[in-house]
Amino acid sequence: MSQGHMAVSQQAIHDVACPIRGIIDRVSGKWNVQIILAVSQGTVRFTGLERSIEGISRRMLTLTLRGLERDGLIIRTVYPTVPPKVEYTATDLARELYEPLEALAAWARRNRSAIAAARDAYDHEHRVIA
Amino acid sequence: MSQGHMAVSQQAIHDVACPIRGIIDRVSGKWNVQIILAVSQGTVRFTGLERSIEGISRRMLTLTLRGLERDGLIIRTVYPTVPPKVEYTATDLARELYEPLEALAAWARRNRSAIAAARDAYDHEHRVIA
DNA sequence: CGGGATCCAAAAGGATACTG
DNA sequence: CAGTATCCTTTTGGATCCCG
Repeated sequence: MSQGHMAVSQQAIHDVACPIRGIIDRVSGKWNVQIILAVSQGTVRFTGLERSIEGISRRMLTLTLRGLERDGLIIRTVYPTVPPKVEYTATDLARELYEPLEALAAWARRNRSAIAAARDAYDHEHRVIA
Repeated sequence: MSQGHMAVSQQAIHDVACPIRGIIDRVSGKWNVQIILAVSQGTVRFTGLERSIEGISRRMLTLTLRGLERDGLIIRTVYPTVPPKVEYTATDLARELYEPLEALAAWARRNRSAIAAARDAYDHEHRVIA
């Protein structure tokens, strides 16, 4: 995420050579995927997201939304009313991302128990002999 | 990653309800994807990975490999020779992950310039008025 | 060769309080 | 309603040295 007034981050340089890092940055971070998925379902408001995400803090919601907006994945529309109203919409860019992410999620769902089993086995084998 | 002798991490509890977090953990982290992709190409040795990944430290290579092994994505085979020889192979689980990851990478490649443009536009608009 | 152990810097994220 | 700002904790990751 690394917000702020970044001074030509070291990563940015490496990014050119390695597009993989780019994906990871946009998909990693605790909340990015969930928000992309949520916004892809249709237009949402800030509070709506805050409620649907569960566990997310105001701060992280804001930061993550800003990051996604910056990358051109979502559009933020402010209605200058009182109280304020802000809507978030997915861009085509984000919608193209939906399928790959869903494929990933499908993999996770299919293999959840296999992974859990692998973990148990590993942890059992590498047990700290107390 | 969160190695060690975890004491029923708070995340583990949430994981049950939210499989999304599971994917993210396995895909996030600076090196996971690159290593999964690399190992999916065929059996590799530690030093081979170290050279092909570029920028990775011994420590992170080890930690990431351990994490992937624990999740049942790779198999680690130690040949008790002198000097030692250790091979890493992708499991079927990991190979099933290859396509979704490639889809993601393809998206990144297709839209790299669009994202860069979005960033430039965003940064230009939200410039700090010095 | 393939690590482990230790220490340290940076980044991510949470809690809380305040605001137009 | 939709944020900011500030502070603080946790996680990540890199550097370095050691070892069978």
